Amino acid sequence: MNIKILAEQLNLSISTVSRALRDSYEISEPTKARVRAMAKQLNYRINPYASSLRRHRSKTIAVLIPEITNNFFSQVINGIEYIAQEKNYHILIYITHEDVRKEIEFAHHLHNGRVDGVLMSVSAETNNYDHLNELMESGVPIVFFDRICESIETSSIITDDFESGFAATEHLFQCGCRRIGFFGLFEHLSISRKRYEGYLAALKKYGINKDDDLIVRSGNDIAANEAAITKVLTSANKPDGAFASIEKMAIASYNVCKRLDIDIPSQLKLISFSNLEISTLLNPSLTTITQPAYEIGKQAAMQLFRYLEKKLYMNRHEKIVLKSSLIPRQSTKKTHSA
Amino acid sequence: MNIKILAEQLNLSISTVSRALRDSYEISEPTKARVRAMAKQLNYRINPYASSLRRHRSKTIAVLIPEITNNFFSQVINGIEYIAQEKNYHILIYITHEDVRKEIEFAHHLHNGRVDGVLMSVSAETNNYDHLNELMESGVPIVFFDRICESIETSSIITDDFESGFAATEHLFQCGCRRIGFFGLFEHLSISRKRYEGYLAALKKYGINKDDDLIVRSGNDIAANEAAITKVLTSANKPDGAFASIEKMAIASYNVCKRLDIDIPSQLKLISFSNLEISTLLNPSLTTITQPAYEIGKQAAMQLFRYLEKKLYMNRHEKIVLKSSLIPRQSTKKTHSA
DNA sequence: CTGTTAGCGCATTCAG
DNA sequence: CTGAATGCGCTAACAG
Repeated sequence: MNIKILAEQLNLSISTVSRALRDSYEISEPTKARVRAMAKQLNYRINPYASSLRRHRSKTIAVLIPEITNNFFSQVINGIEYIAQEKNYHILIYITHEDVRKEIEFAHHLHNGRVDGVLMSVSAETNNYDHLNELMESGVPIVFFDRICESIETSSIITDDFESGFAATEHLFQCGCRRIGFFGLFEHLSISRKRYEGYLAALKKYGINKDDDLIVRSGNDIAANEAAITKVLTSANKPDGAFASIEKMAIASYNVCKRLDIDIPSQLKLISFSNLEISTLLNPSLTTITQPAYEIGKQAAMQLFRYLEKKLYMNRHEKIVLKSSLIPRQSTKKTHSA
Repeated sequence: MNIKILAEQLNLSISTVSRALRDSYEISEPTKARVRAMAKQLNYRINPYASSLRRHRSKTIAVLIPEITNNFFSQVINGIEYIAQEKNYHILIYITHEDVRKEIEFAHHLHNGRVDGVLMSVSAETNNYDHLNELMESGVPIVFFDRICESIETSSIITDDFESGFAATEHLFQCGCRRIGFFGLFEHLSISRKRYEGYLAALKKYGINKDDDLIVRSGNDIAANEAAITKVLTSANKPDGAFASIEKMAIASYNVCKRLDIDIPSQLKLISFSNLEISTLLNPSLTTITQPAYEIGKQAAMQLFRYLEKKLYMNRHEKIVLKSSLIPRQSTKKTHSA
């Protein structure tokens, strides 16, 4: 089944049929109707590979993320999918598992025209962005979300990381904490650095000195993370509050507290970044900061389509900053920066 | 940049280069090395669309799921991705949002050769499978997982739904419950029916009569689900235990209990299907049944590749049944059917 | 072991 | 408004 057979059945030329199918203005309405009817009857579908080969565009975008079993990223995908469906685009998923080598491999692969554009959040290990620069230079637009790459000149969607880091720390202070731990990712990630800077700013505002013994940086190894947290929580100068700036560390902290029989919140106040919608529901003693993940996905996809539709040229770029919400343990929702 | 330019640079014919790139046995090692070196130097990549057009295969599979912001499905995708990466395949994601019309639209679309095979879980609304039968007949193999379609003759990966439904209900009985509610999906879904049958069998074993007033079927509307659960939990003959056979209903039950100030587990014992790894961690009063989602994804993908690699013909099919785990509120893990 | 040739199915010039 | 002809980039007979 191909366009040739369809054209023969209709006693029309291939080109006429092709134009009719793409609803070209050059074709009369009756002809279009005939073509559509016959196409339907014969169950004809345009071959996407032939079409893409000819048109040099794939109607496909790639989504590159560090992990998928994470409510934040799956909500983002949901948002992306909403826009992609609207635009009749297809979504290819690539998961790096926080492995730079995989990220590089995917980036290199995508030079081949398989996708028209890329939406991504960089892996925690990544600190050299050559592979992404090359991809951009080869004409594939990239839009970053959340874990962005500041040295690459392109659009990105982020949340108010500094402000929410500040708000989280301030919240702990207002709950009476004076020794506040920070559990986060490596500082070369922009989100980590900014949340950390917010944390530092809040400490400063309330006249608390930073104590490096209360800082834990997450690696990929969960056991190692838990060991590092355990060390902090069992030290002589242990914290009375902690800010887990990524969900992975929140879960690790929770595990450690359980093992050490430390009660949250009476012995340790914990506040964490989390998009696990039901976490506060299941355990109201957790205070969380939630990012508008679905909206982030939508905005990122919309921005990418601006590039694809040439409404925005690749040498122009925009940073879009969305607001996170702080959900205190009373479960009353409020936007911290509203 | 294309294979022609590459061939010219090498003073070789296009076909020799093409063969060298695919590591054909017909090409000498030195030539292959030269080709690879030049390809690397010139940053050449095979155009996947030209290749797919010519070879009539896309090296791409589609994953069709009802929702993605759900730990079960995202873990499944993780498993699928693991196998796909091993096989150098690409993954297109389609989310039906439990909408049959979207499912039909996707299925029709995929007749066009965009993918070599499909992995899917049917939407809750689906009760006519023509669109899937047509897709199979057009030569695209489908492997179902979890929400399978029993009337289509193809392979599928499921869990021991009857047994886990039985175990869940028995667990409630052993905890002292005598009026046990069942909160599930529509019965036309095989997983729902089997879990329900397990529930009924357990009631029978312990001489408890089924009470239709304790049965709630979930729709897509969360508010309506919560209203139905509220009605049951506030009736004169309210249950002392409940089995939520899908996570959505577990969350709804939890919400309702909170609103009604019903304590779990002292006033209502709740057991639920859930792949939210940290749910028992966050709230040890929940007993959960966890499906091996990652393994389901891997098995499903492996089975699909058996079709794609012609190790299994499409008229042959296998049902693979994996075991779920019952995690009681003590958090001691055990496989209920081990 | 390598080259020549003929399409895969479609979109788009260009010519009417 | 429609048709003929060309080629997107690659693979696979077939031929040597």
